Amino acid sequence: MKSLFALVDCNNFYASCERLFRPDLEKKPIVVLSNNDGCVIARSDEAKALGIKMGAPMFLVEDLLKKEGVHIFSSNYELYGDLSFRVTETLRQFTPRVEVYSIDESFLDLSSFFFLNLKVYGQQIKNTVMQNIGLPVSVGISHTKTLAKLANRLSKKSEKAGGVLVLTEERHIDAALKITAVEDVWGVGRQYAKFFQAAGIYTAYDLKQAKDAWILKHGTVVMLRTVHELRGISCLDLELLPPDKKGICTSRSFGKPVTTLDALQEATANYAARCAKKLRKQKSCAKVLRVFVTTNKHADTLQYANSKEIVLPTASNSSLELIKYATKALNEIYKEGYLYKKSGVIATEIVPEKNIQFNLLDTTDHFKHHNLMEAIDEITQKLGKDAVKIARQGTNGKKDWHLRKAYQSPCYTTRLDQILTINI
DNA sequence: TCTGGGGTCCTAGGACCC
DNA sequence: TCTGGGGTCCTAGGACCC
Repeated sequence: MKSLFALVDCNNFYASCERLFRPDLEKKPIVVLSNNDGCVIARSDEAKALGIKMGAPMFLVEDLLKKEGVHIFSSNYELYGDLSFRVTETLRQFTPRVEVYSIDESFLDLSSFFFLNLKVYGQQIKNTVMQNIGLPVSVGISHTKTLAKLANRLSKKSEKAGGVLVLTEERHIDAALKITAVEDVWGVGRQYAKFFQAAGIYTAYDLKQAKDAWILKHGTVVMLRTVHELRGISCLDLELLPPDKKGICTSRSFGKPVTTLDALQEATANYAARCAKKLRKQKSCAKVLRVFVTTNKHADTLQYANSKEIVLPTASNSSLELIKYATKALNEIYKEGYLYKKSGVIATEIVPEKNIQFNLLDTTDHFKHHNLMEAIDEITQKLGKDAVKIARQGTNGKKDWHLRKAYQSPCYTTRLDQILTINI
């Protein structure tokens, strides 16, 4: 039986999420900015039509945005994460085999659905998500993930497809490959695209024709898989359960340059607490922490970047422990006299919570920590993530290191006060 | 004179993704 | 003034071992 995948992708996801609660912005240009309002990371169709590029730095396009009356939003991941979850739950009605690939994309395994009219099924998926959640999606269906991606991309471009494209027949697949530039193939990035073009490979169809030995000579097994997938040979299976992360990183650029150790400590403590929370979520602990700081590479100021790794006596996911060791590491690399732009905490050597090797010389009461963290997680789950904090994380007052979010929308779906506001 | 041929582990760096 | 933040996997090269 030939494999069959659907890729369901939310159109202009972040922009669509913002528009969902602002019906007055229908047909209006919208952009969503990255953390710190640094650059554009999502655009509505109308904003794309104005020539605003993905990743454009805000300071370069701000004038254009204002002149054109574009509606600007700082990113609101709490809102997007919640809507993403709702979309995924809706998709599970169509098959139990769903891989949540990213915040706005899911792969569905339709291998046992070959008897269905796939075009109709795809349209049902699209219509149901619109009806239940109010977000527009596109659906691409084909024999491999790479081809489903390609079908999805073309479904948005073709009037006739109307957001649903099925590529199961060889001649349709080849026609699609011929109108897809090689750099638009999933798995072909900038470097490979440049190399392929120099070798006379311009389209996905050209890449499909390349010889295996040639691909291996100039690329890796990863690229060979991509080429096989273009030929309809499925090499990438569905991942139903996300594998536990091997490294967990929390880092941010600061809203304003930070100079004092105190402010850096507060920021770093928050990132360490975030890492601890992510670890607890996947029921694992980290043995090693790395803390890094850096000044602003783009600024014409004195530069400094450094990092320090600390091995914990016992692998941990306690916010208290991670904050303690992160602070220790930070103190060792902090130097006075610099304008710091960013810091971060990376947790590695991650092991399941269940099989921690206890260290006889370690006097920390891990059982107590575990219970405390459970209590904190329960409270923050109910009352919001700022309801309880470790003292080192600081209070909620405006701090230099806090992200800049000049255009933030409310957390419409996850904050009690917001939900009440809507109902009144 | 001649300087093997497997392994493993680790790290840095590069490629890709959203 | 001002350019995001999180990941994954693979490869090459060095150290070390027998």
